Amino acid sequence: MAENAARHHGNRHGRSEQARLAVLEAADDLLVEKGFAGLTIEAIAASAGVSKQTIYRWWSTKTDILLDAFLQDLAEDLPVPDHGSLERDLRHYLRNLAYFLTRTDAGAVLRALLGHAQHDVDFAAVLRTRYLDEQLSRDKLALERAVERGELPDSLDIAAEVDQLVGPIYYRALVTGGAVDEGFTDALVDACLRRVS
Amino acid sequence: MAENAARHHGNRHGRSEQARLAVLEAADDLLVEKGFAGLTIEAIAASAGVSKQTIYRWWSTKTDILLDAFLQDLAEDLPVPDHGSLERDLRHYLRNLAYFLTRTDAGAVLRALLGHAQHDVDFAAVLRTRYLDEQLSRDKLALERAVERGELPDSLDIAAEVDQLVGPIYYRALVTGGAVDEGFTDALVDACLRRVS
Amino acid sequence: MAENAARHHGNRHGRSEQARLAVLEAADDLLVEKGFAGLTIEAIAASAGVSKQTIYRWWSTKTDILLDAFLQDLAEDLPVPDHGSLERDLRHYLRNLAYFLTRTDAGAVLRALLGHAQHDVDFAAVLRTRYLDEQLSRDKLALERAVERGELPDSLDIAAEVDQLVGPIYYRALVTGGAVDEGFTDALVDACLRRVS
Amino acid sequence: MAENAARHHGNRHGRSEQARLAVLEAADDLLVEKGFAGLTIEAIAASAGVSKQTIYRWWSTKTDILLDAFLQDLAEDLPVPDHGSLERDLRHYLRNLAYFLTRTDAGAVLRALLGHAQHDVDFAAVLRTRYLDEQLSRDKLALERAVERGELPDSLDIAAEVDQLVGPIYYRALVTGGAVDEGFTDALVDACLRRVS
DNA sequence: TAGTAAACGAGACGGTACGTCGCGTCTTTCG
DNA sequence: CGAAAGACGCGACGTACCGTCTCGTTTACTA
Repeated sequence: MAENAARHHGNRHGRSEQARLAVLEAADDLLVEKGFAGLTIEAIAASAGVSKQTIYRWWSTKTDILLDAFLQDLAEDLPVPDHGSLERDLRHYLRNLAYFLTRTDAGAVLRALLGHAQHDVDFAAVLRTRYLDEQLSRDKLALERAVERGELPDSLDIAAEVDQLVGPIYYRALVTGGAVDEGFTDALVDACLRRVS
Repeated sequence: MAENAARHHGNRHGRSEQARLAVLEAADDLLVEKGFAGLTIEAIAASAGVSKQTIYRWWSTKTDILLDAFLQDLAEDLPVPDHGSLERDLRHYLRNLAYFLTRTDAGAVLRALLGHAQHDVDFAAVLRTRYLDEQLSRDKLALERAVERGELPDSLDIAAEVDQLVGPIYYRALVTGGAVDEGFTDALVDACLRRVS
Repeated sequence: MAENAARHHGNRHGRSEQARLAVLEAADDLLVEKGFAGLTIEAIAASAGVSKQTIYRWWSTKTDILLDAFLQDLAEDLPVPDHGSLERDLRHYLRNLAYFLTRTDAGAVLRALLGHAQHDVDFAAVLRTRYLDEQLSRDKLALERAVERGELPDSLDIAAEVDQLVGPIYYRALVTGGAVDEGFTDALVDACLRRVS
Repeated sequence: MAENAARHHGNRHGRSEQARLAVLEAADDLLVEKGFAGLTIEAIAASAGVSKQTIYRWWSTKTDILLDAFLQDLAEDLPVPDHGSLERDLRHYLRNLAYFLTRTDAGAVLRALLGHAQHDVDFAAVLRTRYLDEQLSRDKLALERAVERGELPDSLDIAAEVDQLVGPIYYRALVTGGAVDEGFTDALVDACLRRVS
């Protein structure tokens, strides 16, 4: 089947899934291989075996492609654990987040996208809509569950707490480049628990 | 005599200070006017009344220029207040930092540079050497003074504390785009004081 | 239909004839206007309303363009008259040649190309292949016809005769800059006839 | 003396002969090594160990330098033999001229200069004044002597005869690139003698 | 069982900016 | 005061990608 499937050359109704996936994969590969600055739409097209026009038909910028590629890769997400214990949930979640941000390929792509968002406000908005908002919800989840369970008071400013939990992690990942180990994330959890209890 | 020196067109010993300053100023202006992506070396040269070759003689990339321009602008620095009181020092310092990062032109340039550092590890290293390290020292200063005064124990992990103090500020500025008001920074100080005392 | 075809912006099968002609015409015009040294590919592109890349796609140097332009202009050629009389043929042909070389725009382009060939052996070879060889055939034609008619012996060294006929004309045009009038060309014909008869 | 003379760095009284010769020699060498197009004033300065300004103080263009270099090399000139016999004089002279033009380094430089003169009328005038006029006198010499001796009539159009004698040689050297051997130059002499006698 | 229309590959096009090279000018310092 | 050194403004070079535009081809739905 795959053998004689040969090339796809158009379809009256709807786009070629084959082309779409080839582009996303090529974008990912080339980002790793050449870096963000060395990533060109022309190269993506060539490497994906796709014409430039096909890319421009469906995406408008290279960061648009990268965002799609990133979200595609994000199938294996950041599951928010639910141990019924705020401490264990947070500890587990922050460790995962730190690992994701600093150690995985997808994390590298996210850092690149956040970097680009610093000098493109339109893209910053898109990134928020398509990824960050959802991620923020996940960040809050452990605390929200604790409130529901009555473990924490309704009056808690969850947003502020989340910023103090994850902020230092992003700071090290994006700014100082310092290590983000379990000692560090556990300390963040400890500090949080002392604040809220 | 110095007055009618007119234009400087090169001499045997060293570069033209006039050209240097014109480039840095033009880079600053154009970054604000056109944004990072719209900032070209060609435009900087034209706007500074300087030839491209003169730029390439002294800088290698546009971020190189921007970093110089940023450091030049940083004369009016972030003075670290010394009230003799840890609380007042921190409260003051964080407010200044937040204002600098989110409200000033220099802060915008810094965010752009941090953004670029996300996809250029070489530049990230340069940025650290030429700016961030020094900034980190400033960040630590208030706590270090408190230790010297005996207000805080020697055993304090100052680096970790600093990350928890400034991390959330950078996080909001670089990632969520959320407001960084005095209520937020004061809460960070409160949390810090509770941790260390 | 052909009327409203409007602008051509590239297509799958080959180059834009419109762009090709615009380049050749612009090259011709600019050579006359600015001279050889003042002729730049950038100016040709601008004047032809064509991008530089389009020029570089099809030509490698400005002399390459000029040679094409010259050959294009050469539609109205140097017809070799055939009066059935060697004397009348030669007299007519040499007058035409002298006029062409010293008085016409195309002649000026040819002198420029010959000039460039003096310090570019590769181009000299190209010039021979694409123009001079054919021109040499034309130069020989009148004598060859006379041989065919039996007017001249088979043993005649036509190449040597041609060099003595046209050589002095090129010499004056290219080296001394002296006038090449009819008295001069007629004298060349007379001398030739005396030699061969 | 030569030992401790070291470098010359300015002179209160007139220009440096050392610099002048170094420039001319470097120009010659580089023309051979890199060709006319690859010959730059910057390279000449570097290769001669001379500053650009020194070159510009004394010459205006690179062809100006080359012309000086050419005339300097022309010490060993084209002596016009005087055997007391027109035939022997001409035969000898044309052979020398052909050899000079097509086989010597100085001939190559002359061809380059003639090439440049095709697209620079100002330089063409300079070349005539500083070299060609003198050369034309030499070309005429053998015939003039024959007239003086009474061997040829006063009424002879010497200029026209010279063009027919040397024209074909320049034509082959500059245009067709054909060989210019003794058979060819001797034939030219034969034809001339038949015309004038 | 054609026709037909969307999506495709290919790739030429007008552009913009790149980073480099050489030009000719200028200034400073040395001898 | 000539010469070395070398920075400067300038302009063209040739290249890389940009995003747009045909132009045939492939394919799956529709008539």
